[in-house]
Amino acid sequence: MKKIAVSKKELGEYEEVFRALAHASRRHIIVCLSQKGGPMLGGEIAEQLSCSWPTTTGHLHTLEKAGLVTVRKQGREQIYELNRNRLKIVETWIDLVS
Amino acid sequence: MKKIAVSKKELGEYEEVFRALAHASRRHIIVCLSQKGGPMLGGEIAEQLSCSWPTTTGHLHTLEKAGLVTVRKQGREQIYELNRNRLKIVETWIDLVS
DNA sequence: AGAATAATTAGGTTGAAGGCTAATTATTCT
DNA sequence: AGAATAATTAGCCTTCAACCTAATTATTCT
Repeated sequence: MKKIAVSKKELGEYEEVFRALAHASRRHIIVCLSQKGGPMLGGEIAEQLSCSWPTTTGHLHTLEKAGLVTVRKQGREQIYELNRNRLKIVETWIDLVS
Repeated sequence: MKKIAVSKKELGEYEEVFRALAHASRRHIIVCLSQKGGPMLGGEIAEQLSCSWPTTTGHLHTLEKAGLVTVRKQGREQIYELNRNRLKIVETWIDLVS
């Protein structure tokens, strides 16, 4: 059988997103943002997790790099928002193999 | 804000499946099985990956534990099949946060 | 029986991910 | 200015995932 080609998309976008979603804390952040239905402050998110604030920061950073959340700074606070659109890449992949 | 509860489902099923899908080789195995549209032998799958056979075996084992593929043995060959049904758990989670 | 084939197990290495505490930065409040 | 707050950075440790080669098992073929 011929080798099945790996698309460029697979090498980049899918990788980031699926890796980001591989950790329970990061999925939980997304659940929180979703349930909240609007922006959340960093501290508000950190409260929801059972790990230290620096660890939370790390997870948020991972999610941001994957494009799953957006951040904007307001004074000394960081305002996070869920990027629901980016979650579609998961659906796209699932459709590809379903 | 009150802590958002973590469902039992999150602790178990989602974890296994999302972790399994976090690796490009494992996603590629699923893509192969999907494109093939039917069962594949272990060696046939190993051919498609750019890692050694033992490594492939490991990935297949991970996918099996996550319930994403099923295996049956026939003589000295292992026959793998995609469990499309199990992929629905991803859709379920996406729906939860969309 | 012996060779070949399909796949796993064993054993070990390496790098990255996840976690923590302590220290630091940036901003706001009094 | 000084205290308090929000969050990050720095530094370090530990665990685990991914990978390889070599050896072994199980089955089939001649």
